[in-house]
Amino acid sequence: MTSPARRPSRVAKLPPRERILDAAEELFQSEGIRRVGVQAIADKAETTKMAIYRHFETKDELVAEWLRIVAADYRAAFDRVEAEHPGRPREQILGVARFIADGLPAVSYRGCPFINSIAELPDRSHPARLVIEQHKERQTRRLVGLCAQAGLTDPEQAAAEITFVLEGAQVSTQNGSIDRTGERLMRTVEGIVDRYRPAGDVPGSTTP
Amino acid sequence: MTSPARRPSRVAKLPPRERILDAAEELFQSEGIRRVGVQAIADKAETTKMAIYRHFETKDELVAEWLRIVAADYRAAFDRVEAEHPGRPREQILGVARFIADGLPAVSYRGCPFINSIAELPDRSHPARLVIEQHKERQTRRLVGLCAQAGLTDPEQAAAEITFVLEGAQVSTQNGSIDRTGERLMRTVEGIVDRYRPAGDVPGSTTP
DNA sequence: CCTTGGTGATACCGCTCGGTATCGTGTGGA
DNA sequence: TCCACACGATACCGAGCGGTATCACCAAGG
Repeated sequence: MTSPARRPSRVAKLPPRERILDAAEELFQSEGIRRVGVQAIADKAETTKMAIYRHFETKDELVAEWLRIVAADYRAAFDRVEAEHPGRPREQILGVARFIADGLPAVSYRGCPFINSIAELPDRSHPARLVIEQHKERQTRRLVGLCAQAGLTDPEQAAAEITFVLEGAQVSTQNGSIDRTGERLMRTVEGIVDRYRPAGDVPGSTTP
Repeated sequence: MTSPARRPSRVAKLPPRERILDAAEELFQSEGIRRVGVQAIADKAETTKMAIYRHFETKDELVAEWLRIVAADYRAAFDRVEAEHPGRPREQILGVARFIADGLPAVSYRGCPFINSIAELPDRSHPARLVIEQHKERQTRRLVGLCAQAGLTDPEQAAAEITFVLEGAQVSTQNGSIDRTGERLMRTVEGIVDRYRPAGDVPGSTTP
């Protein structure tokens, strides 16, 4: 067993495994998975191919591990948004939408890592596919839960619509076909929440 | 100049250029662009690499030509839908949505060629990127026009929402996070059209 | 002290890639 | 009849790929 917090030799450097994952993150996101060779990752991480293969069985496993981290980041953001509006599912839903909307400018250059990766990995048995599908399913279930808590009629449909819109906004931002996608995304999600709100409900209050 | 309709040697075969494009279509769609080598396309087209490079300058140009054809197919389908409901923009909008919804099962295995290709081609100067971006912009403008003809309040916003949803439904179908995406997509688009319908308008009639 | 194990560096493997060169062949138009 | 030309087949090129082997190094732990 290695000590839990290793101290790097002399420079203030992260341990190799973290540097590799950071470098992979940057390169996979900006260039795509298949365009990036293991050697390029090693160079950017200031290490060698051998070091990479000491920490990850194959390149495919490294890809999967990267996506696991990205998925965990999204879940953490989801958690944070929920914690900011305790007991207010409507604000939680809009908060999630806001989180995605705010991320759109950064995404505009290369888009959503899950959407892009699934396009690059047609093989359904690829380890990264499992990560993506599990993540998407968790996110959807979580959104259904929020919609149900918000008392929306037909929470599954509402969650599906919101999911469509969140994904579509990222795609449309990436291909540049629509302007002000963030703002439009927020209006769209508000429209969906409105549409499925139980009759007589007033925006902004879930329990009187 | 070659004669406009060449007769193949003896078998009822398409001319090489068409066979190449057909083979490329199948392989790019099912495997992705970068996973498919020029040799594989030649094999499937029952020709040789040399023949491919006689008809297309580079592989990138072949990719662009393929996407030009796909874009033309989408535009033709759009035309057909419009022609089926002349003077009824609301039905035309729903017809376009229906066209996409009906295509989802076929798409479910590998998704939308434009979304996938843009994910595989981070280089913004790639010839295929131009094709994709022009196509998406044309589609969006056309949708805005339909929304305006339908008298929807804020046609740009309505068209943006519909675009989000059409793209998102394809992505969600591909990653399998949502069930019955076709049906849900139709309901969503109906909801958007409803939401932006001018006050007092009755569904199904645009001019009395 | 000396051993152990993660590290860096380099060279290498077989394979596939996009793209080119070369040569033979069959066919249609003049 | 003969020429031009698209086509098919094959071999080849340099480069990059994922992945492995080998060796020296250096810090920590007994």
